[in-house]
Amino acid sequence: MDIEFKRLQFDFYSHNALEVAPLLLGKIIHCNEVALIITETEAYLPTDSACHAYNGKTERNAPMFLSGGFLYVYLCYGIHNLCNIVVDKEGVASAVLLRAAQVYSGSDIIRQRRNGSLDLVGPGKVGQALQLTRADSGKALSDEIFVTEGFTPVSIEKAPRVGIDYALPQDRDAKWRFIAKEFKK
DNA sequence: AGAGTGATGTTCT
DNA sequence: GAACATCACTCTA
Repeated sequence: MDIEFKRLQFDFYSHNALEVAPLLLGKIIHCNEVALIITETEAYLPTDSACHAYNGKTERNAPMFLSGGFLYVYLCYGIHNLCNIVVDKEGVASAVLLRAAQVYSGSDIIRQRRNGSLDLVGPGKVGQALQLTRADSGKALSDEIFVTEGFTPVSIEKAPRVGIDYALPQDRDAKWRFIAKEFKK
């Protein structure tokens, strides 16, 4: 458990969301005293009617237009803080949503934040475990919040994204959700 | 175990 | 004023 993982460089995030989203599986996000293994991600692209930035820049989605390696956090359904990592080049409104994770360290703290539960399948739960809020949106990854190498997925499943019925059919059906079920030792 | 639903508040029309 | 990249709980079986 005392393995030292190398921190990802900004270059890692500078590519298309469809490339970066699967690569984030098995990586470890360190934030607010806890560390989580990323197990499920979704890609959002500028040409994608499910993307918050599809209709142009607003105050909320402005971080998505930044260069890769920034955070985009927003409030969903009035309750949940959903955490995205901005990817691709500056001006390309693109991000990867963290949809599920496993606890790597800090389980006691996560239990406190999550009312005893360590289940982190669902983006609202991930945001709660990381204790990220809208106030963190637009921040760059830093010494406080960062992602390191981690584990290699045994396999990666693709599936349509969740909760985007409002999108055009071709975007709604695109398999831009990436899931890792187990990792190599 | 599956379906239904209230909570909760910002954002954009 | 409607919609929203959800969750946890209840109810019915």
